[in-house]
Amino acid sequence: MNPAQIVKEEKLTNRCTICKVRTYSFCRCLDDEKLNYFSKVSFEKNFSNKENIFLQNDSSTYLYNITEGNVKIYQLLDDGRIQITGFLYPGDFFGSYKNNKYNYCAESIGDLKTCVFDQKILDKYLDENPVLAKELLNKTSFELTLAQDRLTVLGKLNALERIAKFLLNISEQRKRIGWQNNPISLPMSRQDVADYLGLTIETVSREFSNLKASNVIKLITSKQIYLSDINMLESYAK
Amino acid sequence: MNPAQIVKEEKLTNRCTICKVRTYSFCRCLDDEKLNYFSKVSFEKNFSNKENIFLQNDSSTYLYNITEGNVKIYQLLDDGRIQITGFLYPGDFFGSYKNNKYNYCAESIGDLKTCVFDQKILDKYLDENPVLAKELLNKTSFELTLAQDRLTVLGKLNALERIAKFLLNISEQRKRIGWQNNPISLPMSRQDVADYLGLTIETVSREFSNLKASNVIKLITSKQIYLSDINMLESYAK
DNA sequence: GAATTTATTTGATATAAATCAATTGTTATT
DNA sequence: AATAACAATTGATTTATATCAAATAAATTC
Repeated sequence: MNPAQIVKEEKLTNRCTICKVRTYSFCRCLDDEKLNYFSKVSFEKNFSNKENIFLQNDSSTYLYNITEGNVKIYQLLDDGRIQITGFLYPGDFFGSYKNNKYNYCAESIGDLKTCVFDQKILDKYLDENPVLAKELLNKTSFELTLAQDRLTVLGKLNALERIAKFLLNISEQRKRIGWQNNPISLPMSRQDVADYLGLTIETVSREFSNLKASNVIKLITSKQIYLSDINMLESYAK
Repeated sequence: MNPAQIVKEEKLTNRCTICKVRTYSFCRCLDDEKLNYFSKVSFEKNFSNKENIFLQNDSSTYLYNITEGNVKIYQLLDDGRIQITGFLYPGDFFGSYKNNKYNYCAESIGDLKTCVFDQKILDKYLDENPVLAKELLNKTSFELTLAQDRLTVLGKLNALERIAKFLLNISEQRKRIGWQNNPISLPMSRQDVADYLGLTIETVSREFSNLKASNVIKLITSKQIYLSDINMLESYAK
């Protein structure tokens, strides 16, 4: 190894080089050199279980990228009703890339590691790196299609159909980021599932019990679920 | 006026120069010269009432921008259930900017004029014009926040609250593009409203009647609605 | 490891909205 | 203008899911 190589390798040693979500995060479109710069305009921030990352209507400053753990994003109504609009996974980003207000609250589920970007810096960086702007656009468009699919779930599916779709979605999401897709583990509580699916905790629990009784799923623990009959689940989920 | 000016003006005469939605379309970020080029890589396409623009799962080739009229986008379940995921207005775009499959069906409401972009050309153009990529990102992010808000509507609001929010949203949308925001006109049918709000036509009709009876709204015609008591509507809508 | 707290499941009942059914109002056609 | 076709409203009844209530199960603390 010659001295030039050593210098170069030193320069490119940063937390991105060992980042586990690099292959499916929006930053994947950047080469080593650009990523090295990018790592310096962002910083790491970690959270423990159930910490508020930000609240709805807080003035927004940051965009967060999940490197480890899960996040739930939700909206609150003035009377305390809650709607969880998303469960986020490693490689997902959240917050706002525009100086404005956050449109939802964000809370960690379990231990969480994030990469944080200041909007202003990010915005400036996008001007010089259209490939990154396109990647963000890609990911945002994909999020939009997921949200549209969920609109159909909340608008038209009954309780059984919602649960079936939910379980399959989790399985797919895990597959997407290279995790075991059966059995699946649900990082969130039953109440969270209910608040995500527009149901009550009792209805969610009952539907799990029904699926268990008809041997479509098997509850290893209440949060570890084996999908015994995926075909049946798919027929329920439409 | 010298000859050079005349030539330049000739060159820059295209349908964009007389476009009515230019100030709030994603192309607003382009200067005259770039817009002139942009007008040449897109084409106009018009539709009459209730025409299918494309169907869900069609392989996607185009991105559409509305210059006049309205569009409804919706998802179909295999048993015929329908969920309208959006009513679109002049300046909104729909379709897909990525070569993939459309995630929803799109249908014209009334006479419709659109500007159509081939994805491949658009995609290439984005590489050279980060400002356009950013503008698309902006608009897509905004659409995502609207979809999230609608998730809360479908997941947590009751029928009265949904209708109230719907009426206010229409009013806001009209304001956003410089139209009269009271009274409002609903371009879509009651059935469409129902399919948008996850309700039945009967429930929608009943809630309109209730709001009318309590003097919160006034039905000029069944599709022309005067919002008599906006404060009350806002208190219903949360 | 027993005691306490919290989460989940199960049961009984109530209710908002769906469904079924008929009527009225509006728009289009001859 | 009368008729037909379609859209919207109103009424009666049913039903899926919420609510209220209690019992297990799991996790946490002492």
